[in-house]
Amino acid sequence: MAAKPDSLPKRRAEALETRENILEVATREFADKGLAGARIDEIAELTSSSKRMIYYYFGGKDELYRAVLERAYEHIRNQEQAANFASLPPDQALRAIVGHNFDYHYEHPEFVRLVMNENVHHGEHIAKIESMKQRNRSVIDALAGILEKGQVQGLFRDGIDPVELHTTISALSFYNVSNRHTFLHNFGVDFTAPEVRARRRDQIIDCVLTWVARP
Amino acid sequence: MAAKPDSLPKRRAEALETRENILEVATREFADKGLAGARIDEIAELTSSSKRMIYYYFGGKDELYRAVLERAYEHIRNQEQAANFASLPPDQALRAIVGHNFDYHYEHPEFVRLVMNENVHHGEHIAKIESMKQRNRSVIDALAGILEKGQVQGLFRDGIDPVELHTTISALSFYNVSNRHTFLHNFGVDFTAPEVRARRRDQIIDCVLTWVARP
Amino acid sequence: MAAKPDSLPKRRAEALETRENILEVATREFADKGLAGARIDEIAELTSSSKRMIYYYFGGKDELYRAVLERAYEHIRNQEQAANFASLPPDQALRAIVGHNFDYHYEHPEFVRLVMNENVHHGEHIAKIESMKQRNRSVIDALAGILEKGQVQGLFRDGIDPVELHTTISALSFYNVSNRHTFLHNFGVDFTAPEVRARRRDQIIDCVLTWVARP
Amino acid sequence: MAAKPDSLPKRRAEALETRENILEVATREFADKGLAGARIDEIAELTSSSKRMIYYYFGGKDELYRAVLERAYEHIRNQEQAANFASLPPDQALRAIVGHNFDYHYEHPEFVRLVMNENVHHGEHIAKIESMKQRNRSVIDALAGILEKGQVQGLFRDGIDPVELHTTISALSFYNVSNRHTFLHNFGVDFTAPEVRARRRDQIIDCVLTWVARP
DNA sequence: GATGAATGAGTGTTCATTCAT
DNA sequence: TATGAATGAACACTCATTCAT
Repeated sequence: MAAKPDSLPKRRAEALETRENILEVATREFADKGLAGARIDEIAELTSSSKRMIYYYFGGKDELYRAVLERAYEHIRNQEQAANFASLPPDQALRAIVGHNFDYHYEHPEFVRLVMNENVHHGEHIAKIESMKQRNRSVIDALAGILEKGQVQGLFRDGIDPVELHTTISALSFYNVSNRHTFLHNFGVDFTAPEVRARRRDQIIDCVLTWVARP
Repeated sequence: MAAKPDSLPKRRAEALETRENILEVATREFADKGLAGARIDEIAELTSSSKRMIYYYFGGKDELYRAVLERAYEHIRNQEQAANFASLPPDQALRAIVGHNFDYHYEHPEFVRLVMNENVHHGEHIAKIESMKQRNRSVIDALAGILEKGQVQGLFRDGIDPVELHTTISALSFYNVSNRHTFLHNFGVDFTAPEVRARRRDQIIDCVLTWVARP
Repeated sequence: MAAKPDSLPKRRAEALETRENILEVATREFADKGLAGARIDEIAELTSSSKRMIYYYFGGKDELYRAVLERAYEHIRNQEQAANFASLPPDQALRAIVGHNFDYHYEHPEFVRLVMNENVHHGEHIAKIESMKQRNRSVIDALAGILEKGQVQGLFRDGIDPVELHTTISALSFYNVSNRHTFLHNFGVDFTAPEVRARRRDQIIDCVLTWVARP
Repeated sequence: MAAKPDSLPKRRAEALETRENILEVATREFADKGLAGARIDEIAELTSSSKRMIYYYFGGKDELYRAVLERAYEHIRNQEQAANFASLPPDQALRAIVGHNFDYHYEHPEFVRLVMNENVHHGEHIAKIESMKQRNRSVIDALAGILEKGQVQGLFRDGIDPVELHTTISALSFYNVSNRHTFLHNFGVDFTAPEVRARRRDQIIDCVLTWVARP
C-alpha cells in the first residue's frame, strides 16, 4: 500500500505529461473550432488519457480553455524575449521585431485563432487570468527601449508611443492569419502562398519603418 | 368578394418586414455570440415573429447566418460606393477612403465580429455565397483608380497593388475593433475611448499615406 | 359578379379534376412512405393545386389518407368484377382468378403498400370507412359461386370456405410484393425479376388448385 | 482502496441489462408504431434508464431500429435451429416446420410487424446489416435437406426449390398476422380467434404438403 | 489516478394545421 | 376558390458534467 520512495516523483512526471498532452490537444481543438465549437468528448478522444482527467486536472471546459489561452500567450512572449534584439541598432532592431512578429503569427495560427475566439467571447475568459497584464509588459518594454534609442539617434521621429507602435505591428501581422479565409474568398488572394507571404512581410516592415522614420 | 387590388402587396410588405426584422435581430445575435454561440430560440424571442418563421424564411440556422453575412457585406460595400471619393485629388481621396474605412469598422462592430466569426469557421459559409467575389470588386476598383491617378501625378510611388493597399487599410482598421477586448486586458488601452479612437484614426491615415507616398 | 350559366358546371368539373389529382399524388406518397412518413407539404408540392386545397377538399391528412385507401380498394374490386370469370368452367375460372389476383398485386404495388401501412396502423382508419365490408363482398361471392359449381361438378373437394380460399390466394399474392425488399436482402431473390415473377405465378396457381382439387 | 476484482464485471453486467432493456422496449414500440411512428421520448419513458442512454448505446433512432431488427431476425432463426426437425421423416419434418413457422408468426407478431415496417421503408435499414444474408441461410439449408431426402424417398416431387418452398410457407404464415386488421374489417374474420387460428394452421400445412407431394 | 456508465437541460428542426387576404 | 404567411406542439439529438467502481 505504501508507495516506493522513487515512485512518487515518477508519477508526478507522468501527471505533468498527461496535463501537457491535454493542453496540446485542447489548444488544437479550441483554435480550430473555438470555445463554443470544441467538444470535450472530442478533446478527450484525441488525448492519451480520458475525459475524467480533463475534469480532474482543469475542472471544466472553461477552465481548460483558460489554461490553453494562458499557455499560448506565455509562449509568444517567451519567444519574443528569447529573440533579444536590443543589441542591434534601433532601425535594424525594429525591422527584426516586426519580421519576428509577422513570422510568429504565420507560424502560430493557433495563437491567432485563440485570440480571435477570445475576442468573440468579449474577452471574458482572459479577464480572469491575473498574470496577463504583467506578462505582456515585456513586448512594450522592448519597443520602448528601441524607440527611445532611435529617437535619441535621430532615426525615429518623436511622438510614437510604444503601445501604439505595438498596435500597428500587431494589426498588420494579425490580419493575414485571422482574416485568411474571408480574404481568400472575397479577393482571391491566398495569404498562405509563400510568395504572397514574403511580399506581405516586406511591405509590413516597410510600412512600419516608413511610419516611424524621421521624415 | 374580390380582393382589394392593394391588399396583396400589403401582406407582401409585412412579410418583407418580418424577414428584415429577423435579419436585424440575427445580425445582433450572431455578431454578439458567433454562429456556434447564438441560439435560434433566443433570436426568435427577440423577433417580433416566431421561431417557426425563421425556418420558413431561411431554412435553418446556417442559412440564416449566411443571409446575415451577405447582408453585412452588402451594406459596407454600398456605403463605400455611396461615398464617392473619386472626384477628389488622389491623396485626399486616399485619406478619405482610409478614414471612412476606419470609421465604418468602428461604427459597425457587428460587421467586424461577423467577419471574425466567419474566419473562426474557416470561411465555410461565405464560400457558399456566390455573389461575394463580385460584390467586393468595387472597393478594389476604387483604390485602383486612385492609385493610378496618384502615380500619374507623381504623388504615389509605383509598385503598390490595389489589393495589397486594401489589405493594409483593412488590417489597420479591423484590429481596433476585432481585438478590442484582449488588447484592453493585456495592455490597458481602451480602443473605444473617443480620444484613443481619434488618435488611432490619424495614425492609420498617416501610416498608409506615408507608405504610399513617393519618397 | 353573377356566374355565367355554363361556368358553374365547368368549375365543378375542374374541382373534380383537382380532387382527383390530389388523390393520385397522395396515393403515390402514402404508398411510398406510409401515413406517418408522408408529408402534406410534399403532397401539396406535387399537386397541381395548393396545400390549402387538400384541407378544403379532405379536411386533413388522416381524411385524405382514408380517401386514398377507399379509392384503392374500390379499384381492385372493380377490376375483379370487370373481369367476369363466372362463365368459365370452375377450375379454369379459379385459375383465372388466382392469376388475376397475382397480377393485380404485382401491377399495383401501391395497393399492397397501402394495405400494409393500414395494418401497421392497426386498421384504425379503414375501420372508419363504412363501405368497406360491403364492397369486399364481391370477391367472396365470386369465389363462393365457383367453389359451389366446382364441388357440384366433382372437381373441388368439400369443406373449402370461400373466405378461407380468398385468404390463401391473397396471402400468396401479397407476399411477393409486400416483402419484396427484405426477401431480396435476406435471400438474394428479386421478386420483381420477370422470370421469378412468371415462375411464382405458376407455382401459386398450382398450389391453390392442388389444394382445392378433389384428391 | 483497490477495486474489488468482481466489481467491474458487475457494472458491466448492469450495462448489458440497460442495453437489453432498451432493446426490448424499442422492439415493442417499433413493432407497434413503425419506425416513423415510434417516439424516442416514449421509448425512453418506458425504459428503466433515460433517453440519453439510447443515444449512448445505439447512436440514434435509426441505429436503434436496426439493432431491434437484427435481434428479431436472430431470434427467429435461433428458434428454428433449436427445433431440429431433420431427424424426422421428410413429410413429418416438413409438417413440423410449417407448423412451427406458422406458430412463430402467431406468437411473435412483433417480428411480423417489424418486417412489414422494414418493407414499408423499402428495406433500406436491413440493407445496412451485414450479417443478414448469412444468418438467413439456416432456414433454407434445413428445407433443402428435407426436400432432398423426401425426393429420394419418393415422397416429394422434383422441381421444388428450397427458397421457393420457404417463400410459400412464409407467405401463408405471414399474412394471418400482417393483414389481421384489414382482413377483420373487410371480411369480418378474426385471425386471432383460437379456432380460426387452429383451422388456418391445418389448412396451411395441408396446402404446402399437397403442393410438394408427389402426385 | 483512472474508467465506463449515466444524466438533465437544452438545441436545431419538423409537422399538420389555420389565418388573412 | 385559392394562396402565402404564420403557428405551437413536438421531435430527434447534443452537451458538459457527475457517479460508481
